[in-house]
Amino acid sequence: MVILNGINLSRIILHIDMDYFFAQCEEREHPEIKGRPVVVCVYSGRSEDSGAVSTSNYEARKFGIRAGIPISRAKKLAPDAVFLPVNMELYRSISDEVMEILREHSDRIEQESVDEAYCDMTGKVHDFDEAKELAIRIKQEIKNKVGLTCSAGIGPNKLVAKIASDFQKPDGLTVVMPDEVLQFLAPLKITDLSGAGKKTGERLNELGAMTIGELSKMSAEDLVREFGQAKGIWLKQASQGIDASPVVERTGTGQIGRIITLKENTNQPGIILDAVSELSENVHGKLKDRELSFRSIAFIAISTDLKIHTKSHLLATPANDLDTIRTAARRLARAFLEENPVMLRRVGIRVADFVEGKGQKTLGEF
DNA sequence: TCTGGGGTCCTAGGACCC
DNA sequence: TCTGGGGTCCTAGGACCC
Repeated sequence: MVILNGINLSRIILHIDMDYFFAQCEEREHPEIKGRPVVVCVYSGRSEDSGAVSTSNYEARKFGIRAGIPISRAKKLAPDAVFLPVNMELYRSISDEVMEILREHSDRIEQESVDEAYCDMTGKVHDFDEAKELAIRIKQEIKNKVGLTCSAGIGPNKLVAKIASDFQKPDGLTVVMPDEVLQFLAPLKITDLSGAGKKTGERLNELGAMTIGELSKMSAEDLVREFGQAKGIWLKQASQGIDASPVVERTGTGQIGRIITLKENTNQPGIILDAVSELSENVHGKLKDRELSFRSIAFIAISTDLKIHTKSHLLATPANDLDTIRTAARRLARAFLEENPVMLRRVGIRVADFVEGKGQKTLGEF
């Protein structure tokens, strides 16, 4: 075992990524739809088919139906597909079944989202061959007990394991040994790095780097100048497959929010404030479930050009009661509307900066 | 042709304090 | 009239992820 500055450099990390998760959950619940194109949708409620595709199964992807496209377009591409609304409760409970299995076979797991997790296997296996055997058993156990397939990636850190799990899908398994990392990454697109998205990819392409291998030849100085300290250094290291971040069990959530699409674009304070009051009740409900108090609250406005605006406020003392949320949110919304003469498409509110427990009522602030 | 909803993390500028 | 440098907190916005 090689340890540097308290970081174990010879780790074995497994990344598990459930295949087309929401749609696969629906297939499990409704076996009769298996084999047909399945499209899980977020309906905005604006008109019958307004909204976007959340997840589609592989049969639907053959028609060009991918996450993010409008539902109306998906219906034109495959009118006979099965269209279902998102059922988050179902996916969360199935997710819990999967995570329990992962936890049994790992030193530690880090659940990254409802359908993904990193597992630190360093203490469970001696080498990458044993890790591969264990990953095969875990995949089989998930298939037997939960009834779902997943794709797995094994590497010396989270960054490599994540890319590996994406390498072969669905139902894939990819192992990248430490001495294979550089040649594995070199030909891949820069946006295959989780953390380098569309904008970063475009800027790097303009600077002449199309692949991760080409990115790795750029100097850290140039990258820092272009992207700032944290991101510049990260890009340089990521391109070389370097990632010391540990697998850490995630505790709690950092923010709770709710955002909706308005029935019609509007700048009418009455309509927007009514929506804000409803959102406040919803967020208050989520907050109560988790027994949290917050200090920071924000009004979120998405204008018709899809630009995201925020107006936020920090309470002097933490709170969690509906009155405080609603009063603060409505005040922020009113102030935003006075300052910004824009038409809004969607509105939301978000609370953050949590402290455990009940907090105090702080209506006196307003 | 039309674009959902839930999050995380980082940056930059101004206020304020010592 | 001129007045340094550093740190922290707060707010707004941007990029990214599933």
